[in-house]
Amino acid sequence: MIAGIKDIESEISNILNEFEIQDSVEIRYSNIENTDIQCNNLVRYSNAPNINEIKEKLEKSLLANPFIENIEIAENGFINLNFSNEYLKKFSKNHNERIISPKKESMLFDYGGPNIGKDLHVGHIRTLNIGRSLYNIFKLAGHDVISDIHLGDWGMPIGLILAYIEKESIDINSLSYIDLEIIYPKASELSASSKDFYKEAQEISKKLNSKNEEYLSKWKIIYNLAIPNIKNLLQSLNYEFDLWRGESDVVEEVKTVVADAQEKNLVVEDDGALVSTEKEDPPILITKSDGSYLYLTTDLGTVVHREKNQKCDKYIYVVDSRQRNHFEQVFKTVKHFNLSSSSFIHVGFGTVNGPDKKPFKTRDGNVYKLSKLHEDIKEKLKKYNSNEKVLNVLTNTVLTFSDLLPNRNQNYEFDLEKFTDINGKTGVYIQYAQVRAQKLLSSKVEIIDTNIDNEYNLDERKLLLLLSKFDYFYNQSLNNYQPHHLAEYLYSLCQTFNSFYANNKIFSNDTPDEIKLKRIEIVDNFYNLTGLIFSCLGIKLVDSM
RNA sequence: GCUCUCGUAGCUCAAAUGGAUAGAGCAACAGACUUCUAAUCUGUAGGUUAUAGGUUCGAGUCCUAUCGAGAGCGCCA
Repeated sequence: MIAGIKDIESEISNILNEFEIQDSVEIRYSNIENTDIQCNNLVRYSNAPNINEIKEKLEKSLLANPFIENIEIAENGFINLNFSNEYLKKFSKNHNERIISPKKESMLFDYGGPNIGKDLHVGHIRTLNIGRSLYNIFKLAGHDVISDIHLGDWGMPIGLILAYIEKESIDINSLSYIDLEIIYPKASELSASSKDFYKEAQEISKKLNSKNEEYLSKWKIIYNLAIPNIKNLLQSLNYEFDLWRGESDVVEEVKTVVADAQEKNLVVEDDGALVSTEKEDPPILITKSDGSYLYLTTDLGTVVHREKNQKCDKYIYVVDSRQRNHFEQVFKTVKHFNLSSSSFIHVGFGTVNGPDKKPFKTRDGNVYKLSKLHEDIKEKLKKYNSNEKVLNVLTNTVLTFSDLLPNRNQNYEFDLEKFTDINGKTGVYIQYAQVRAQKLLSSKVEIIDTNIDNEYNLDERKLLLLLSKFDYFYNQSLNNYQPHHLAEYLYSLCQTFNSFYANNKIFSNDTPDEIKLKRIEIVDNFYNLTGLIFSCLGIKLVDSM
């Protein structure tokens, strides 16, 4: 995973082989001060009788490598190495050329998942940010990626809305989007207290499934009311999708999935409901006792629909961890019903918590809307810039960077005050650092001497070394579906750059031309890589602050 | 009750899937501005990685138990 060290690894491996030590040699970055990389394979053999001979041979051979400038083998067998300037110069740039995957795959990213009638709220930012980031990361590696927002535009929620409209005799044609937002929570609440109302909603939902024209046209009205609003909001937040499919697109597939399973005896009846024949505890429920469909059924239909329309090698679902069991059931059933031979991955994540350490509620109607959060962040950022365009990018940066920084497996606390500060691990800080770099690169200077100085001071070397580590963090994010590795790395890059910036003046009169050239190249490398990581995370650059 | 996820500095979070002395950011304290924007930078202090065992050259990471937190447990999505 470390760029450009394969030769060094095989060199060590060869030498160890000569002494009849057969290990798969691995070099890793070192935490030890003044050591760049280390190899631990020799540790287990530190008591071997010919250890001194091995050490001698290793030292001699490794020092001849142009990428290595210093070698030290500790008493206990750790092989500590330092990179040469040649290595640092070469691997601190052109990163995007090195991360192309040798095996190209097609992948569908299912994320976002907004529901009709329910406004996007704070709880949606993780699926949006993580989904978009993974999409960008895999795209950068050369994979064929496609994103699908997977709208919640069918089933019981729609039944509830339509039942409520009917019950309250609301004129559906004069309905506005704002009315819709009010209706859903009320309908949801009513369904919990009134069994009759719940049954009515269920009936409507069933009729929709059998293409009842009256309800279908009402559904369409609601759909057309909701979708443009969702699109506008997401666009302003810089989220884009290749596909805007929803549950309503797979109604036919859901029916055929169930029918086929029945025909192949993959389901059995239980209290009127259909249950998968797979031995599971609890059993996997395919249809309700009244014959209507469930969340799981819809997801199975979606798989069939995708297999038919945009078959992929991998399907990646970015949905919160509470639905882990659900996806286990979906994926098992996909295999059991033989719906697809592709691989299915659930990328889960924890909740976004408020200051009270509790997640923002989604169904009590009293939610923190995403649009409101955007406004609140923007308000805080006004002290940094008054330009509306810059302010919007900055706001989206905070909304994304703060969210991608923690490991997705854990819950985290959203602290508005903290996240909008320029001091600290924040979106504002990283934007400020790259703006500084931009400014330096745009400065027009007369440089006469064209020699580049190839010796590096401590600040320069530290930055170059960190720049060369991109491949590692990129692969961590890619292999584990965890963007936070890149987010953390980006911050440390910016921090190291700011330190370099403060201690190494480029355009001062007592800086010789060859040093100016060298430093401008370093700044250029920093700026290019920063831009690359920004795009991986789904963040746009501001050009001033 | 069963099953997952997790417990790291006062607070918010990292840590290569087993490597040497566990790192950042806030907050606290002490410094650096006639500056390529100090909107920044540099120090100091802060830890028995929930607890107790185990596995081995080596454990925050793996195994067992206990305590504590959050989540999920057929007819919502």
